[in-house]
Amino acid sequence: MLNETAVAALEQTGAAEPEKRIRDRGATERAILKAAKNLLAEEGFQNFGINAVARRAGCDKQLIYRYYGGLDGLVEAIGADLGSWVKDRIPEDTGGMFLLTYGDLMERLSLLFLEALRDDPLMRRIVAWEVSENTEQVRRLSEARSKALGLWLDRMRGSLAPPKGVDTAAVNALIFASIQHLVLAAAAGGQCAGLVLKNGKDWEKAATALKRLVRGVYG
Amino acid sequence: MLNETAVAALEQTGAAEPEKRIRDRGATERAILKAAKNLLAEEGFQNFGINAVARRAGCDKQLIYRYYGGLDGLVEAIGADLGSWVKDRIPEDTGGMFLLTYGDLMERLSLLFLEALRDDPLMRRIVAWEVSENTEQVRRLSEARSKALGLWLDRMRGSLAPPKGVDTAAVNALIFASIQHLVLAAAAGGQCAGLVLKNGKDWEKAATALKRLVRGVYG
DNA sequence: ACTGTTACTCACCGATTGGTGACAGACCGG
DNA sequence: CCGGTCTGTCACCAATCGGTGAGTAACAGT
Repeated sequence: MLNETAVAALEQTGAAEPEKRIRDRGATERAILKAAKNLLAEEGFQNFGINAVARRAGCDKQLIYRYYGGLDGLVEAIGADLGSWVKDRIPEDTGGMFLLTYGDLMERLSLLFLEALRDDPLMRRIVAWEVSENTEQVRRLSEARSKALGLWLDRMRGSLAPPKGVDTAAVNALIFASIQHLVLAAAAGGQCAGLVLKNGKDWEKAATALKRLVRGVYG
Repeated sequence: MLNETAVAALEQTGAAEPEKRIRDRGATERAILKAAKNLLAEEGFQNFGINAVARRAGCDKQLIYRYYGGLDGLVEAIGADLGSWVKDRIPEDTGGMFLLTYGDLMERLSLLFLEALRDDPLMRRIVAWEVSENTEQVRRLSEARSKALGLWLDRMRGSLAPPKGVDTAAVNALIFASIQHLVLAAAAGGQCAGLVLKNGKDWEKAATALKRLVRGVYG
């Protein structure tokens, strides 16, 4: 039997061996990072661990320790990689829109953020992780996300002056909080505070309500 | 040495033995439920398991299987116990307030809900659990919470007619979503979307913004 | 006082977790 | 060709997890 395995290894037919791990550190590092991101996006942070990542990446967990210094470093790498979120989420037709007032801007940003978060499972998991735990890992990841989001907002916002007499920081925090919780609750259970959110029609109603909310404070 | 322990047991001085477990099924059941609730409220759902609950309750985990049928039954018992949330959270001065419009009502409800959620760690953990997982346990708990919240809203709401032309279900879902996420994020990291939420002054600003948001849609 | 039921504890199981040290093979510079 | 470094694999560790079966001590009924 020892002979058989040796012969198989020498042959490298690849039929039984789906992917022969070649000797390429860069590729392995990328595979690990990709596996971690996918695992986090699909399974959530509950079963996110060294063993699970290594299993999905198809390599030994020892390599995660060697290349990323353990789970913490890997999470940090995910956070650093989160910067790519910004350039993927900038629509091209910003010039074609006429954002005359702060209300126009916030309405557009809210809807864009809603849509962006709705089809980005990784980002959703990170947000859910943020409100569930307070470890060093999460703190780093949260910081990276906040930074990426801030950068995104900067890119989207023109040079519109915010209205006076309104605590825009607090109001906007509430608006974005509502969007995040809505999307998270919908992704988890298909509804939020009794409001069913499954098909496109449900989401249209939510978007209309969101517009109304934004227009209510920002004219 | 065997003599020593025997003597100690007979003496029941209680100095070395903090709490001698007496033979009382009802008390034990209550101790388990209380331990589970406290554990969930303090530690979160991450380290919530049979062993941890039994450890905190100071009894053997076997009793949890016997009395509650495992963790699932225990979680269900927590959910059933959640009904007590309603009667604890109904202010006594409802008669003293004059809620003339739907806007008055929603403003008051929003602020009450914000305050209630802010000093109820167990409820916070459950909400965080809801948006993080989708197991049967969480689903049951979520249903119980939703029911309790609905009952609370019914008790608080008079017979005010909602305004026409507004999707109150969607708008209210957004409002409550914003409150929940704000409180959760604050409890986890002390801030929400860049808005620091630590001392009372911060929360006053948030409450003002919330009022403005509600008044914006409901006049 | 004997008996059976109830309340409770203990010891063990297999599986999985995070983590580490030792080893095998490919590659490269000398 | 040889020795060292780099990449990857494997075996093992203690700890913890959920779960179960067997055993013990206190009580109640007769």
